[in-house]
Amino acid sequence: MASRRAPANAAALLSGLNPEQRRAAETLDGPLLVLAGAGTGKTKVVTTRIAALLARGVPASAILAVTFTNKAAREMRERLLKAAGPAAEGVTLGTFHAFCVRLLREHHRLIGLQKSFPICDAADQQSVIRAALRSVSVAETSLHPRAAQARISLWKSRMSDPAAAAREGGGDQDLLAAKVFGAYEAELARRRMLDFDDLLLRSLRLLREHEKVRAGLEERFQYLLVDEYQDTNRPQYEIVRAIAGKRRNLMVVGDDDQSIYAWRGADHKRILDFERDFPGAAVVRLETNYRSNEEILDAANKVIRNNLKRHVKTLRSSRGSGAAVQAFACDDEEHEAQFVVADLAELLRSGAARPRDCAILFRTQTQPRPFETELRAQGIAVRVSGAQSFFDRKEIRDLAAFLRLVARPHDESALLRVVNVPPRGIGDVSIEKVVERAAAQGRDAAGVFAEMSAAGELPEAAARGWSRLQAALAAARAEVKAGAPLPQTVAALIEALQYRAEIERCYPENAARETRWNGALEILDFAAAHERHHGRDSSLDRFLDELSLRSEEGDPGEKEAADAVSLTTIHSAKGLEFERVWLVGCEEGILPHRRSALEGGVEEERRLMYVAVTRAKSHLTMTFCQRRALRGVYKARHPSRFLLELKEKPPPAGWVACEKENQPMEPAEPGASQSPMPTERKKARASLGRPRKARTESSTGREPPGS
DNA sequence: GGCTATGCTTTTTTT
DNA sequence: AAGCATAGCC
Repeated sequence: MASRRAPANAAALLSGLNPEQRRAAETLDGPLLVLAGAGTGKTKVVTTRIAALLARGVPASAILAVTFTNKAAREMRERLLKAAGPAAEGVTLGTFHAFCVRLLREHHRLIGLQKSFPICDAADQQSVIRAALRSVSVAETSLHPRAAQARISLWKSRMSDPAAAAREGGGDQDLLAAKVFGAYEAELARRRMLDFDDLLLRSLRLLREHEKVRAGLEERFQYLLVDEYQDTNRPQYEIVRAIAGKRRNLMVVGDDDQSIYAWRGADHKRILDFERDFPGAAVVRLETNYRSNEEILDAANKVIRNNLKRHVKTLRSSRGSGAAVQAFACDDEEHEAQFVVADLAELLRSGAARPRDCAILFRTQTQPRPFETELRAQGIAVRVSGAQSFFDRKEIRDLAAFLRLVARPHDESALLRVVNVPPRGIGDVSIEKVVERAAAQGRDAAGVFAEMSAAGELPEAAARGWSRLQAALAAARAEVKAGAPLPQTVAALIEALQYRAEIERCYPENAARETRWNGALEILDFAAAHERHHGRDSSLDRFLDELSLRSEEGDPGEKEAADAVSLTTIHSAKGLEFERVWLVGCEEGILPHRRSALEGGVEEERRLMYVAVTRAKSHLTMTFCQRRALRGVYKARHPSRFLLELKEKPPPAGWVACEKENQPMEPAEPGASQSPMPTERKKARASLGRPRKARTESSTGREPPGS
């Protein structure tokens, strides 16, 4: 393998690296696999290597780097600009999905797409699924739309089509789901939308069926880089391979212990197959951890060693001993939030930490609410990622739908969402009529609406409402065409649609009304930020893509978030690091999640725990609740088995996925070791709201916070 | 067609 | 608890 080395003028770049890191960063040509344990300086290697490429004279435009999450992309961009300076701005860096959207928009004609096809996001997907269920007469009770969606997405990420799905399907449920899959694809096609999986699949098809396009990309992108390679699914892998082509200048970075996306079709064995897929690949292992103190690393190792299916590696700490890892029992989720935020507030007050150094990590989207409330009550700046975020707020979704209609008059999902928002006389009956005819004739609903409205086939009120809506949209379209700034267009649209009145109608309470209205106005900030970011390159289409793909570039919270506490899922915290981490909800049923235990995915949950623990640099605090409100009812909860694994011994053999609600977690074999927690539980319950220290990993006599 | 009240379901993680 | 769909009234 001819591996040219970085030229001498890049030597300075490499000086801060250890020998392994350096070897990775200066192996510039040919396939390269970097097995990078958590906190081993992976991003540093990646950014240094790109800087080295630039120093060697490779144009920035010839470099493509892909990540999986927007957060990771943004982090990488920041670090890259720091390492390589403004020269790096021309590097193509983004998520797979963002890259694919751009590719498809550019070549839409070749594969028969409209130039501005709508992207079907999760909410749209629900409506498409529902329509699909209806069209094959499957009751939502026999196949839950959510379940169907998950199933279909997994099929697609494995590159199965409905026919293949039906063939391999074992049970009735599978056959049913396969049938719905077919209907779903048809409905998507009728709406001319692409869902997230399609973005990858169509891109791949484009590359396979149009050699010119593929060759063009191979020619342009001389150097490829894939972050978190263990999370790649099949279409992503194929896309990378197609672009890498014969040149094979492909660097992949990953860690099988951090594979947490199996549920969306990622196969972490792929990283172990890299050498087979790309013969002659150089392999570098990074095993020195620069991030966490020994106590944290020790906790991480104690958890992950319980996974049987893994490649054993040893992470050496370079930071030495520090604060002990702590775990606390809390009464309930409110108490948990108060406890963590009190701890946090004291640290911030005393100047021991800056907000940006702190993160609260959680497993599911139901968890962050009390924390957000408490943080805001204490006036602590917070950056929340997840379901309650900007993109998922009803107002934002409504306004986004209007904008989609401005750009794409035939976007049926958007139309159905807001055709009667605010109420303009277009009732369910009219909508039903239109949708039915549209489906029957294979046409789009907007066209049918216009036709029926003009032909007097709708109630007069509905027809009037329709033309008012169309007038508002047309005015906005004219503005866009005239090149008006995005925020101005949005503001005019809000005005024309009297959206403020709608909010006031929906939220009679003063406080809620203010919050909602302010929330709605944030889309103006988002639009402004978008224009700042993209300059003359900004367009409504791109803006909508960002909204759909939830790219956080120019997120309205960005400015304040520069110094805010992060409140984020473990999944989206991957790749990030914080001085202090509070990992909350360490309970059976949450982490590991109940569903995953049922489906035999406990090893993946353990990797999730591992990822969470290894985010912390100097302080790690874990909490769990004794009881928690589920569907409005308090249920007893039990500490996560992963907390127990932090004790010296692995869990007893026969330890089962517990969690039949309300049953205590017990080893399966009667008489095996008893649960180590009851004493602490009792103590905490007796303690009138002050958390008791449940356990301390290596006791340094540190006082529990807040006592 | 719009509004309100009542009942019913809900919980994985990301793009 | 809260959000969502349905039913029944204006």
